[in-house]
Amino acid sequence: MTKKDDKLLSKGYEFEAVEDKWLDRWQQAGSFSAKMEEGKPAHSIVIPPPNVTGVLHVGHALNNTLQDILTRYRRMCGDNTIWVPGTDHAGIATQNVVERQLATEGKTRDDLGREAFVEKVWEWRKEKGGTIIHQLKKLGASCDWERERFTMDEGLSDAVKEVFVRLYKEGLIYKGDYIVNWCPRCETALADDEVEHEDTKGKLYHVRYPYADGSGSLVVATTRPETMLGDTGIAVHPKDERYQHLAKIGIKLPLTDRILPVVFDGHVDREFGTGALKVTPSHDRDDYEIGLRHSLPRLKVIDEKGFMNEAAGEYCGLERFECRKKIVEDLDRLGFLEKVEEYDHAVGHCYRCKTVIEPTTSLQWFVSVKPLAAKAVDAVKDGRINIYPKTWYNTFYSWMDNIRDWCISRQIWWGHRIPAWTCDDCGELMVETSAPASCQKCSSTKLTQETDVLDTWFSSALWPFSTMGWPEKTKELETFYPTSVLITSFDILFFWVARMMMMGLHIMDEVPFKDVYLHALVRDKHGKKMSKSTGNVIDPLVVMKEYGTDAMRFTLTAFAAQGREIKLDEDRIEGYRHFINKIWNAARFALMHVADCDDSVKSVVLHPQDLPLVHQWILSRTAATIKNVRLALDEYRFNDFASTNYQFIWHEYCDWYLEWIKADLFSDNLVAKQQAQGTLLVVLETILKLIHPVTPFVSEEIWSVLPGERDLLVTSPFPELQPDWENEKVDTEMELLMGIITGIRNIRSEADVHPSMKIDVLVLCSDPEKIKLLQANESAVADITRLNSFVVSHDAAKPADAATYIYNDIEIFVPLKGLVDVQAELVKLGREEKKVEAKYKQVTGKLSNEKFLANAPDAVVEKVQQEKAALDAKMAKIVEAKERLQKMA
RNA sequence: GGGCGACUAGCUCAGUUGGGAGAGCAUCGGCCUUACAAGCCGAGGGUCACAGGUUCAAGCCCUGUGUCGCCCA
Repeated sequence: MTKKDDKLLSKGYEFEAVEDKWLDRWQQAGSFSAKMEEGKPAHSIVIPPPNVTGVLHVGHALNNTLQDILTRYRRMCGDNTIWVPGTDHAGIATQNVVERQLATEGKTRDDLGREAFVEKVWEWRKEKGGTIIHQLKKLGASCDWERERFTMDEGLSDAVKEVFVRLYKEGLIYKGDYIVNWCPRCETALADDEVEHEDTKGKLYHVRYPYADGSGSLVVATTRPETMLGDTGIAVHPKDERYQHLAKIGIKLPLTDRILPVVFDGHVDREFGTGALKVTPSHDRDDYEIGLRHSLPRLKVIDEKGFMNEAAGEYCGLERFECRKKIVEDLDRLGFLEKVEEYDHAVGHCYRCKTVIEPTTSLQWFVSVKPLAAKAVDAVKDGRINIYPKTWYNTFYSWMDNIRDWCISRQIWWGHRIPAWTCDDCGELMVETSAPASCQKCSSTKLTQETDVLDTWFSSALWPFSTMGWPEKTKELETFYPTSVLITSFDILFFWVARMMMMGLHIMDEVPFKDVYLHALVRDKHGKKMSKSTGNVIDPLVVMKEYGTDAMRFTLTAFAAQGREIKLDEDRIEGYRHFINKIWNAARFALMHVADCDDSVKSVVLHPQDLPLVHQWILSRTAATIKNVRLALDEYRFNDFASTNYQFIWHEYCDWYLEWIKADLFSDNLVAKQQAQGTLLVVLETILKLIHPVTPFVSEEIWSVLPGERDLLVTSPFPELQPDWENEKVDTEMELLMGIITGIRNIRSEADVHPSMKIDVLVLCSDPEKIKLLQANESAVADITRLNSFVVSHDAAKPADAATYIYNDIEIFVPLKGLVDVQAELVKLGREEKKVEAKYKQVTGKLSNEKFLANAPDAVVEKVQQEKAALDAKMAKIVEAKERLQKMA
């Protein structure tokens, strides 16, 4: 034994020893480095950058496994392949982390000041920010790690400034005082899609507002009574006859001296409550719009931290929910509270910290997205961008049609500071990529930079080209932009995917990616969302340690059917670990027989027609598998890719082929032996290549111990289509032989014949072709089923005391003196007869239907006719067998 | 309230222009047969949610109903 194949002596696959070794070797060999060779197709992917604060969860594991599969596949196909890794600076999340850390020292960010705080964040990122990148490497992700990017890198920051300035100068970025979503805990504005709406059991308070002249009153309903302090009007429907007379009177706001004007607005729902709506333009988005239409004043009563401000009068200083209680008490005490109802409604929460969002008016920066969105919609509509699975098209369009301007300024310190300066003297606003030396209007040198930073998603939106070196004109951009495909989870379709489309199309004048593949969220085995509080989180790092990385990758891939959520069960991971082990053992078996072979044995597959049937068959099945695997990957059907491999490797290669060729491998017949060795080796090599994209470690390990000089599997060519290997006739012939073998095994099992006991088999068949086939493969069949004798005949006498099995028009007899359980046989036949009868009824029904004969395609009619003939033959055998058994009974 | 999706074997699911109801796991029975007991062999199991319709033919296309889930307002 050479040192080489010692490794395969272990009885089971021990991934612990294998995985780190290959990660190192691939890295050393530069296997993942992007190549940019002339004349080759390009395949490029940019990673959805995980938060720099993140740790690998099972969603990342899925997302990156899928990207890795495509990248490894295209790399093996010989494309110029790049997979750009990196992280995003996650403005709010990262700032929160560092602030929490400061809090343990009893400090706040204000104690440090902006510069020192930002310095602190960079320190944190240096120490802790590499965690998830390290974890991605463990997963086997074949990113070009030397090209790792970070959204706060110098180059990417330049891109951000460049784009910001350009959009500003084009009038697509503006600054203005509008209503925004405000998180009182993070103390920053958020974009619309950063608000999560949760159904909440709340209360609907019906409050009586008196008419200003004391002539009556009306009732308004609100879920947020504390905002009444900011009411500046009452809105009713223009055609609502109940309130027409109020226009000249006005309404008195309870708890205050304020008189509210009544405005008439078509958007008011006459059916809801009393049809009268309190209007709080500064703390409600819809009210803000009404206020605009009717020039109502804006009155902010809640401050940045969520406390009532001076405008709230005696309620000033109360936290907003405390204030709500107090207001309700006071309203009740003074007789203004009409009634309180239980009420379910959606309440917005901060997607980072889950605090209830306070809509509020604020001076912020916005991107005017309508013109950008139109470009993105066009690109999707005319097919420059394809979305998989296509069920997302509708959602995409409807979101894009209703899109509102994007609030991009954040009142935090960690992020890209907005490149805008205001002149202290004349107030001129200047937006430039670098600080102007003096005011462009009054030449003053007293300039102050904007303190806000940009939404993290603003920099993420540039990711597909900023990572490739833009605004420089780089070879990477030329080779790899637009990228080939974006793979991400559907929940950031709008946060990120849509914005990349807008920015790519506007800035680069070209789509950022040709395909978008949206995968599902990974849930627990009951379909529940994984969460720490529920305690149902599956940690991929733990799974990888327990079952091996390949097993986890294969499981996730096998579950990744388009348009379905993924319910992950650890039992299934264990199941696929068995599959990995199966491959290992198949290879171990093969190696026992081919370890000493040299490359020339493989040449037998060049002329498959000269090989014995079983080799032709496995080559034909291999060809089919190559075709289906390639097709599945080309169409992002990852689950089909996995199951095609699984089915072929386990149930064709292992179950049938390896068992079948054992005799040849142990044979003294050198020709037969070499044919087996050569085919065995070729097919094993093909399997390793086919499976490599999903199970890189075990495949590379096995590959390395196969005989002959060989390069790394990771950069070996992917199997090409093999039309010469395809052979339908051979497939059919093997199907027949396998059917006969299954029949014999069935008899053994039903009659409780011990596996070591050799039996005699007689096969009766009237088709000379089939007889020839059976006779030609007599020894293989006899070997596999452990026979004493195997007789194939068209006219032999049927043995009296025999167990039978009917395979289509073929009868199998196993004479078993005294061992045949006649009653059991009859039951079995009865069952079979019922099935055949049912089928027969269907088939004859069709054939006696004139319309069917007239309308169905000829091929279908013919098929049904053949079916009928086969059923006839089978039925005849069954009836015969029953009669024979009944005589015995 | 609007939109989307799911409903197929005990469980999880596949089913790509309509023509055979399938897989994995689980279950039952038998086996340490010279790669693998993390294995091998055999077997049982379905009114394709329900009701209509189109068609020679429907798990698949159309309409409606029900249950569950997600998104948006």
